[in-house]
Amino acid sequence: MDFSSAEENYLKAIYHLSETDSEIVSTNAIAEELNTKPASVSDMLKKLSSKNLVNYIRYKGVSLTEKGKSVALWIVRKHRLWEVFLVEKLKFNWDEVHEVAEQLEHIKSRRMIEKLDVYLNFPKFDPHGDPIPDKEGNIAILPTLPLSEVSIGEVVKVVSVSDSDANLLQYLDKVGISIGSELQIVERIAFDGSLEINIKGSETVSRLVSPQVSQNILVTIDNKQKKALKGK
Amino acid sequence: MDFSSAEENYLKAIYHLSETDSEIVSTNAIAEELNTKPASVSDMLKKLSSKNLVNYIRYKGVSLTEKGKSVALWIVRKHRLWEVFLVEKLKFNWDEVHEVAEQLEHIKSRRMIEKLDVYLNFPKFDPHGDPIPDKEGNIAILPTLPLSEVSIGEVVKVVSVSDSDANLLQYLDKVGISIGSELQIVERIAFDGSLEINIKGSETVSRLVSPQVSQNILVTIDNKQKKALKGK
DNA sequence: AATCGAAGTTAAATTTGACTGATTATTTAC
DNA sequence: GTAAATAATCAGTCAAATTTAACTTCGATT
Repeated sequence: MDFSSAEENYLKAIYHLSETDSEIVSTNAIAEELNTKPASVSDMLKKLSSKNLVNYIRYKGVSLTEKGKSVALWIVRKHRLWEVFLVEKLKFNWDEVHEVAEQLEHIKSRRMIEKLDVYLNFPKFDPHGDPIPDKEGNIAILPTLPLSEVSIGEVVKVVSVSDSDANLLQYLDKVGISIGSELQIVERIAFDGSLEINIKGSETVSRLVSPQVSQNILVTIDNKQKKALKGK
Repeated sequence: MDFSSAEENYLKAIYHLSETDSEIVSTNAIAEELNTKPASVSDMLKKLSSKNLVNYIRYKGVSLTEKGKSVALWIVRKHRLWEVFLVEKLKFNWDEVHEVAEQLEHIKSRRMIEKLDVYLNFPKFDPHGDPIPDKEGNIAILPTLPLSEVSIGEVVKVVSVSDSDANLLQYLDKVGISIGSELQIVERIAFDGSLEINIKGSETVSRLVSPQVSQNILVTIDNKQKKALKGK
């Protein structure tokens, strides 16, 4: 079955919101995510509900049905595979691909996406570190937390960053943070919540990053480091 | 300036029709090309005219302005570059790419298309032999004629075939005709206009092709052959 | 020059997705 | 437990692109 770009965008927005926040998503949250008005969202939710893509209770909120989730994951799969293509093959920078991928994700051709997947050699993550759902909609989830919530002294590895803010991505380029970078948290400034971190590269650099930045970087506790600690 | 997919499709249709037939295109011809109704065409022509994309005189017909032509050529450039990508990189067959390219041609990103052009190594022709307009809209035009109009005995080379009919392309695959194939016209059957041709490959094969087929294959008089004749 | 049929146009209605303004539910604060 | 604040919905419009049905215009023929 085929859906309009508008419908697909709503399903994707609901999916993203129910990932980051709670399972059940509010009308206003969707309106903000899509830069539209709550009244428009109400209209569309009625429509999606009649197509059994969402569970919608008036005034209470909305969640994806199995069917809705599988459509959303399919859009996400397409978006992220195209991002890999744009960066790896066409040599775009990672801060330039989101907008174009927003258009490409609505191209309808199952066959093309499977061929693209082969061509890209079955990537598991997009250029921002977000996992790519497989054909069946399975998605690798590793335990992560925002950099802003890591405790002092901990060593972590950058897993992913928000792909929708080009300014953030350009900033990270400039200070030398990329997917896979190892960071150590040195100090948390009480005044504004800034973090002092060491960025391990060819040489270790110390930086101060704002909460705005650290909230948008997802990290894992570094396993190698963990083992080393255990060994002691 | 940005145009809707509908506007772009109309401009492309007018462009194609004014190439194959005359400069000035009729409402009904456009309606047929786009599988829509003449009334819809009238409405759109008024709109395109107010945007200075076409010269439109009620009841008389329509032609592209310079501006309209350059938009049309840009869409054609995108369509044909994507077709090259789909065949060369993703390994689609030449009969499968038209539909998908019809969607991809509406993606908006000048930058992406120029990067795609680089990535594909500046192809001059798409998989069906149609020339790809360059950045400025210049397009290579070689003197061609439909196979159906070639005289008996002549040796010709296949330059291009219609990309919009998958059945034709599959048929050509089956009988071993591809872009660049050399054909010799043996006989024209008076009854239905069928042609008997020799297809030169690893071995030469004789075939009978219907007018439907021969009208959709564009060929050039073979140059090597011409020289050989001159030499005599 | 009157007319007939084909080609083309207008008018009115439909569909999709959005917006504005008014109204109704739900929560929160006291 | 009620009033104010917040959230969500409803009703009415709008714009784009289409369709159907009814009406013009053109031009070829008589």
